Amino acid sequence: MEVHPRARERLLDATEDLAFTQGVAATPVDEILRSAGVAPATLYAHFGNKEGLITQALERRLMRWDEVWQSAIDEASTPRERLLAVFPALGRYRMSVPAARWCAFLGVAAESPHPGPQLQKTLASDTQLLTARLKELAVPVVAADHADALVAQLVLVYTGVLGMLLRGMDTERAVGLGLHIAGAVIEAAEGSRR
Amino acid sequence: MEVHPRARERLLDATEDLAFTQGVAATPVDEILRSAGVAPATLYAHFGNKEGLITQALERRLMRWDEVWQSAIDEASTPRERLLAVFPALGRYRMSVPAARWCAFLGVAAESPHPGPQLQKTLASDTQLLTARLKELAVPVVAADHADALVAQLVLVYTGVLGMLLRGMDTERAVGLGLHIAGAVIEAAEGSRR
DNA sequence: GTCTATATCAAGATAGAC
DNA sequence: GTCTATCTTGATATAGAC
Repeated sequence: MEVHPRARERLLDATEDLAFTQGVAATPVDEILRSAGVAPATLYAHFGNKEGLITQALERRLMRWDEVWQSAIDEASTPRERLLAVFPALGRYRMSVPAARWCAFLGVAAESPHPGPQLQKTLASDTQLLTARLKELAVPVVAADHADALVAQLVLVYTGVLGMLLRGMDTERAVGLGLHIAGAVIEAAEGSRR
Repeated sequence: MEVHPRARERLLDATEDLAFTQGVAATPVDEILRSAGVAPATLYAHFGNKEGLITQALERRLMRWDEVWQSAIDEASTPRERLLAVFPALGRYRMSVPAARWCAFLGVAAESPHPGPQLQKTLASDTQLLTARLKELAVPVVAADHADALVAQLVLVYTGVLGMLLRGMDTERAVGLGLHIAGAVIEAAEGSRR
């Protein structure tokens, strides 16, 4: 078979294409190898095993999501818009990467009852980024002692948007719904401050 | 090995215990058989294959959820309470059955990129029940032309609650958050009617 | 209908050459 | 680092007796 110098990147690309759309367990390593045009031993040389491959594909994905979200925040002009930017960012992000069926991180978490330490850490870093950044963005919008509660609510709404994708809703509509609900939630939080 | 006359029920119980907590693919048939104390051939005689077993376990589960939800609605005393009853019902339901890690239906959907017709139908019937019943309950609460939009929002919130379980939140807190957000969403919908 | 024993097969992972 | 070829395992499903 042909030799591919960028085997590593090709494997990560194929993993995003296949494992994050069909599910990890439903995607045999063979299929990833065929799609990447790479030999088995190459995969194991780079990633150790299948879980290592999945883990590093998630890590690369998280970096991209981080960038997309951050730039959406940078473009927004009010504290409220910055807090809500996570929703349009999600819409934009999903057009820029091989679309997971819903959420690559939650999807992998759902089928990994006993993740190894590395994978566990990577999965946690997704929720970590989500809550930490929302917290920063919430502080200018609501009173400090309401920020944590508001963040928890927004994380739930954001997670709900992802879940709607799994229920078959298209991205635009799910994001629009999420934005609307998040708006109502913020109103209510602002109201409770007065 | 010992003979079990209620092999069918035992298999469904074991499936709920194992497959809906660990994930379907992560739960070998052998493990279900061992847990049920039943022989392989018995399983295949009753259910045809693994997917058949999963499907029927989901169907039984949906019937129970239906009952729990309906009785929570019956206990509520105002239209608004009846509409919101889905949240406390979820909390009660999860204490009454072997707890899936988050949601048995969404969990199976997430790892089944190509479900067979029976499984597909069963998975759809979950979302179907959710939206249809919420629609009935929403009509007395908001103007008719806002009911569909409100239902979509509540389905998202409900789905978000389930997703938070997957993110590791405990049931009580997730349900409480969902109830709070749903309240805000309904306020906003009522407001837009005025 | 249920059991024991086993067939079949696919999947993850490795050996060894280049 | 990458390839070809193969090993090993573990999982789904079936055969045949009771």
